[in-house]
Amino acid sequence: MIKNKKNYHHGDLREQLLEAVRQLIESHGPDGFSIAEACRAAGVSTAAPYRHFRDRDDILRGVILSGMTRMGSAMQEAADAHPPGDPERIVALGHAYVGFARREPGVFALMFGQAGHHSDDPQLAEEGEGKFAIVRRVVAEHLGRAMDDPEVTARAYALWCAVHGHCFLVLDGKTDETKIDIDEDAYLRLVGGAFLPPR
Amino acid sequence: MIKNKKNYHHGDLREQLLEAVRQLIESHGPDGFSIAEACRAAGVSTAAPYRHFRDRDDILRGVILSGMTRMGSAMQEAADAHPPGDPERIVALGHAYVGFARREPGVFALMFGQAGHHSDDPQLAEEGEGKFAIVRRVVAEHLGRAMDDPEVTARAYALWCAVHGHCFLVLDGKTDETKIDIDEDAYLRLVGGAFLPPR
DNA sequence: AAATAAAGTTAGCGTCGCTAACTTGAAGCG
DNA sequence: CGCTTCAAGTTAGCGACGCTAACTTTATTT
Repeated sequence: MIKNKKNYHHGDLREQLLEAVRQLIESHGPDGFSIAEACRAAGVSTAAPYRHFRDRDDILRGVILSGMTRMGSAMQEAADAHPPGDPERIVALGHAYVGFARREPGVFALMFGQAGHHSDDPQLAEEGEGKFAIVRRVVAEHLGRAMDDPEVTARAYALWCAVHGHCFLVLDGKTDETKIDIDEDAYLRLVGGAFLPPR
Repeated sequence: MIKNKKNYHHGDLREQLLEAVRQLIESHGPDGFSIAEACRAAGVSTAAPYRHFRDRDDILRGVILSGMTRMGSAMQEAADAHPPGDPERIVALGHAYVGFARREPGVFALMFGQAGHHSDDPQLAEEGEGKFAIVRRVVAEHLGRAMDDPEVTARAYALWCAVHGHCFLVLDGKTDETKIDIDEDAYLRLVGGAFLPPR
């Protein structure tokens, strides 16, 4: 059952296809890829992917899911770099979030871009909840309240929105376009201070 | 030169195609439309659109542009409903922004969704700047400062991000998914108060 | 060694984006 | 008014794509 090296015919075509699609998405935009192109990159025929994925959307689902876990671990890592209660934690969390969006703009757009057919996918929904839980926990620690406190939820959500919106505006080039050119660190500290006042 | 009624062959195919595409986008998602389908809706052959648009992207550009103007006038209207300096102005502005996103989620996703090839289009860029200018003006009035004051820019940008991010999370169904179900009016007042403190 | 199942292949259907070449009909003009 | 002109449609067709069916190859199981 081990498919590590060059087992079977190809090895692990599934992962290679996902990686090929990911690269295509990053270079040609979230919808500028084709299965055929990914097949050429992986060196297989255009019918091969259907042994591993139901259809096009299923491939995208795989790319989104792997992106979610990468983003989640980046956020977790950033939070862990500072002790609980430290205001730097939220700033670091924001940097991790925006950092991922800058690093993988195509996947980021795919993850949050079009009207959510993600909601009905339990696996994606769970991964999404996990990321929000990280934010919520950091906020709860900062305020010294329970994670399910409405005040915590409201502020965590506001923080999420502020960072999330910034990511989209950055990726759309609105920050250049409108000549804003905000200092990102300053921005993250502004929103952090606005929703988590030092009490 | 008047093409009002049933002049020429079709009348105004251009507008009818844009409307057909808009409807298709709203019902099948930003990329779930095809030119062929729009042609069938408009009752013309699949080659007809190329008399009015360069290619697929040019059609989308038209849809985006009309969406931008609709959204811009909705925002302007909302702002005009309250006197300058009134804090209700920013809340109303936020409601108009989110309202458009809810009303036309497909077009909204198209306008801000994928990595910005909008930046290089001067017409789209100008329209985008115009909308941010509305926010900036309201903030400047509230703070009693000049529109190009860095403090005004920073706070207006933060407000924009907070509302913009909220829109995306709503459209992606994250608010249901994470069981947040925030009261939207309360949220808009929270961010309004956070970035525009009553001084 | 034979059977089975997984993971590839080729061939082909229908749709799509787009172009080329042709047709239609309204507008401009002597 | 008849002729020309040109914008705005048409049909026909090319190449690419998503996906399926049927076949072939290879590894595992017994």
